[in-house]
Amino acid sequence: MMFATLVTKKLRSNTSARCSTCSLRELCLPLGLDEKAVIALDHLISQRHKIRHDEHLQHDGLPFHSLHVVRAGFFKTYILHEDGREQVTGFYMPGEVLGLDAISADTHTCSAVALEDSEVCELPFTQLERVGRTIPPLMHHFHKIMSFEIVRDRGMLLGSMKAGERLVAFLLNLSRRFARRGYSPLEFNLRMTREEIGSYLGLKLETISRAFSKLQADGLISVNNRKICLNDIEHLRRLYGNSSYK
Amino acid sequence: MMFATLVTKKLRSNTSARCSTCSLRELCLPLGLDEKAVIALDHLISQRHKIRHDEHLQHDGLPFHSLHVVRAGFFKTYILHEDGREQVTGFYMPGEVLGLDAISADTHTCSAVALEDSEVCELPFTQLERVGRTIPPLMHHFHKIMSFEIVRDRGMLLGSMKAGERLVAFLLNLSRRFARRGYSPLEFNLRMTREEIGSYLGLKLETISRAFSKLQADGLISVNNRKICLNDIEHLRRLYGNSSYK
DNA sequence: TAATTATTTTGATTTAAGTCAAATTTACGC
DNA sequence: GCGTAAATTTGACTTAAATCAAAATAATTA
Repeated sequence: MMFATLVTKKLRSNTSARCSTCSLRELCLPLGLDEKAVIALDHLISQRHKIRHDEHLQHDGLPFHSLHVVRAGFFKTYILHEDGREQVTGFYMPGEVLGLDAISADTHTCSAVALEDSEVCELPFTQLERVGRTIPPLMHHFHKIMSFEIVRDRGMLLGSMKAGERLVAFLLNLSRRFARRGYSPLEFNLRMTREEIGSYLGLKLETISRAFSKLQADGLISVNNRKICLNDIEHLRRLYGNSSYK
Repeated sequence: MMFATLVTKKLRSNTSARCSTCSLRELCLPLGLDEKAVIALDHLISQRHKIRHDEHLQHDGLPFHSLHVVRAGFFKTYILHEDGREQVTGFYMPGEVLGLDAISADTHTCSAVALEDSEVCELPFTQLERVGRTIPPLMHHFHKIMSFEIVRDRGMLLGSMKAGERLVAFLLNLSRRFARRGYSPLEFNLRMTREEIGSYLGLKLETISRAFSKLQADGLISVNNRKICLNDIEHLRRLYGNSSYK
C-alpha cells in the first residue's frame, strides 16, 4: 500500500506534474529560477488535483497543510458571516497561489471554490520551507509572492472611491492579470456573477449592474452579460483613482 | 571611519539592541524561538532608530532594504492619490512589522509615519533570509508574520458593514492588540485622528464622530476625545458582524 | 498665559448607494 | 428543445453617509 502510493507519486512527478515543462513557468512559483531549482520544485509538487465548477478547494476553519497554485481555471475565496451573508475576499487565476492566509494559524481563514472546472498543483507547505532552505532563490521568490498578496487588492478597497471607480479599478486589475497570462487585456469573460463582484467591492449587485450600464453608455466599455470589452483603456486608467467620475 | 562604524554596530548589538533582553520578546519576531535562534536574531538587528512624532520611517516608491519592527510607539501607513487625497492603509504598534509589502517589488508601496515618538529595530531583509536558512523556526515564524499581515485587516473592510459596525470592529481590533501587549483591552487612548480612522475605514471624519457619539449614547463605550472606554465589550462583540446595528 | 491652529462635535441638506419590485435575459436539467 | 431556475437589467423609492457649515473643544506655540 505504502509502496503503491510512492510509485504513484513518483510517476506523477516524472510525468504530468512538472514545473519544468509547465506553460505557467514564467508567472508561477518557478519564475526566475534556474534549472536545478525548478527540478527541486518538480519534486515538491505532490499532486495535481482537478476541482470541478462549484467544488471547494479549501474550507474556512479547517487545518492547513498545503498551498495550491492554480494551474487552470478560476477560483473565488470567501468568508461566511454568522448571519449567513457571504463576503468574497478574492479571485484567483492561473499562476496564483491559494492558502497563503492560512500559514499564520495553520488553519484556513477563508473558503475557496472553483468558478469553472479547474486544476491546481498542491504544494505541501512544510516541504516548501524545507526545499526553500537549500534553494535561496526559491525561498526569496516565495517571499515576493507572499508580499504581493499583501498589496494585491489594496487598490480596489480605497474607501473614497465611488461605485464606478471601484468597478473600473476591478476591471483594470483583471485586465492586467489576464494580459500577463497571454490573454487579451481588452476583451475577456468574467467568471463571476455581479453579486460576487459586488460582494468583493463592497457594493450591491444592482449597483454593479448600473455601473456597467453607465460605463457602456459612456462608450468606455462594451458589456454583453459576462463578456467585457475595454474600448478606451487609457481613459479608464485616468478614471480610476480620479473621483470625478460618478 | 569604517572602523568606527563597525565598532558602534558591535557595541549596539551587544548592549541595547538585543532581542534576548527585549520586553517584546514574546510577541515579536523571537516568539517561540530557542536561545540559539534568539542570539542569531540579536546579530540580525542592525540598528535601532528613534523616529519622532510626524517623522517618516519609509516612503512610498523608495527602494526597500530593511523591515522595521516597532519597538515603541505607534505608526500609520498611507498612500497618496494623484489628487492629493491620503488613504490610510494600516496602524502599527509595538511588535508589529513594517515593510512586508515592499518585498514584492523591492520598493515601498506605502509611506509610514510615526503618530508619536517611537523606536524601531531595523532588520536588513537579505540578512533575515540568510539567517533564516540556518534557523528554520525563525524562517517559519517569519512566514507566519507575513501570512498574518494578509489576514490582518480583512475583518475591518467587509463591504456590507455599516459605519457603526466598522468602528466597533476597529475598536475591538485595537483592544485585542493592546491586550496582547499587556495594556488594558477596555480602556485605551487612540493615537490617531478621526480623519485617519475614517480614511482607514472608508468613512468621513464626521461619520466617525457621529458613530462614536451614537455608541456612547447607547452606553456601549465612553469617549473623551481620544480616550476610549469599552463599557460592554460582550455587547460590542455581538454588534460587530451583526448588521442590525445602525 | 494668551493666541492661534488643529481637531472634534453637531446640525441641515444633498447625494450615492441600498432596497424593493418587476421584467428580461441567460443558463441548465430533463 | 422546452421548461424551470438563476442572473441581469431597469425603475421607483428609501436611507445611510457625504457634504457644507458653524460652533465647541483641545493642542500648540509665541
